[in-house]
Amino acid sequence: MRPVTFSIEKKLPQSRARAGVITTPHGVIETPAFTVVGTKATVKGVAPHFLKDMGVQAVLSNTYHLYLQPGEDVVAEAGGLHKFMRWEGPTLTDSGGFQVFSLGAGFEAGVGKFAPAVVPAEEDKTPVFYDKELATSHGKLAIVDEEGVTFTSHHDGTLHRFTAERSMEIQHKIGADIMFAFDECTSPLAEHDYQKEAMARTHRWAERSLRAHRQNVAASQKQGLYGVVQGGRYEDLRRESAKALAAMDFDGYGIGGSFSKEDLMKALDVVVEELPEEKPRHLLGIGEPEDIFIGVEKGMDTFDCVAPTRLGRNGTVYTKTGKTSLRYEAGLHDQGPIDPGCACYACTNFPKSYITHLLRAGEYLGGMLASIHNLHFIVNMVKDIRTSILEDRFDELKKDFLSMYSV
RNA sequence: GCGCAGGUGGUAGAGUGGUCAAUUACAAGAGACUGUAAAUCUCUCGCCUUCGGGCUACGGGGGUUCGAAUCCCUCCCUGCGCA
Repeated sequence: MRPVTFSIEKKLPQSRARAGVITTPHGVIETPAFTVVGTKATVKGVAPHFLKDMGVQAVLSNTYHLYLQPGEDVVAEAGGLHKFMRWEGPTLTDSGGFQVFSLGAGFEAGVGKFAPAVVPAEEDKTPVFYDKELATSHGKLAIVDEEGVTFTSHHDGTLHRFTAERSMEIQHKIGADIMFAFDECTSPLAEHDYQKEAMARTHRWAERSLRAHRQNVAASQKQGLYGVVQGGRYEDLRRESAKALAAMDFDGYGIGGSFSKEDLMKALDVVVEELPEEKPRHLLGIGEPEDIFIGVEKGMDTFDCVAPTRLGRNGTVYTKTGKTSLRYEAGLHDQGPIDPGCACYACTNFPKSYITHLLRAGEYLGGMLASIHNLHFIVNMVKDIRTSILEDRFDELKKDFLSMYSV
């Protein structure tokens, strides 16, 4: 019996939308679901009590960040991620693949024209050929080669190396219910040639991740592993990637990479055609309400995104009519809730006036309350989507929601 | 009353003859944020503008100088000390 299994409860005939249940050693995730990002074993500014209270089902942490701080051994010593952060429900860990991108190619400049194949000597973790000058002169903290990725720590500038095997090793120690294969998240600006090269490499890393995971028998009885589809904004590569990964025996699939709004739909269409129906699909890093509707329609089961907490900390909140900033003076004179009708802790206990004051004053509680509200908003929006699928009124819900919500 | 120090943009506080509409910080205003290098970052922040520039400005007034926030005189105000 696999530690992570998926069953589909209902599929809609007019789209690929579906409702199901992912079972993990720490409980179930009823899908579609929004999993909350808790990078460093904490959902920034929101204690587990509130997560549970608002109906959060799963938390996604990050391998690279926990490896750097406090170190995977500390997490293991504490009894694993769940015990460490006092979150009893399902957890996931991203592999560090996203950091290859965010610390490497970044969103702009110089994508693909460097990242020379730097092959370190043997299985030695010391990146002998790593050229720090080269990396930093391009404003990068990560350089990719066939074997893995060399990072410059953003904490102290020290060099670190990730390979598929290393990512698995760390993720095993962290102990999340669902792990992700080590991948290279590419820039949306990367050329076809580079995307293809990176994708092929990601596939090789996927096989290696799978192998390393299976080799750790104890871990593979407790943790599931998802492969990550790449391919950038190219349909042919997306299809190829999905096909290649579908042939590998993962417990589920993540769809990675960066998308433009237009690309998202096309990419998911292609990818889902190739992925096995009976495995869960996680749309990595997405997102905004309107994107989640697209994802669900295209057959995505779970989502994650930093937006609710990051936006909240920065003073923006979701409402039924769209996003709004709480940093304006006018908000100080509004004694109603942030979003009328919202049942979250922030809205049922504090007026907009007070939360606006906190945010303007730079008080921690402001960002915490806004984060709680935003998480509640998204998590429950996806719960409503799930219910609507089960009750066969997804299209209606989507129409109602989007007619009110301005992007 | 005498002595000393000082009066600069919303605030604090640089500048001490030209490169000053004036460093910087904060406040204020606007924008961004999609697998978290983010409780962060970007822009605006005297008035007007055809965005080339124009105008009014560094307590008030007067003066020196080609040129003054910067030097001189004078007045007003503030703080400290002495009477």
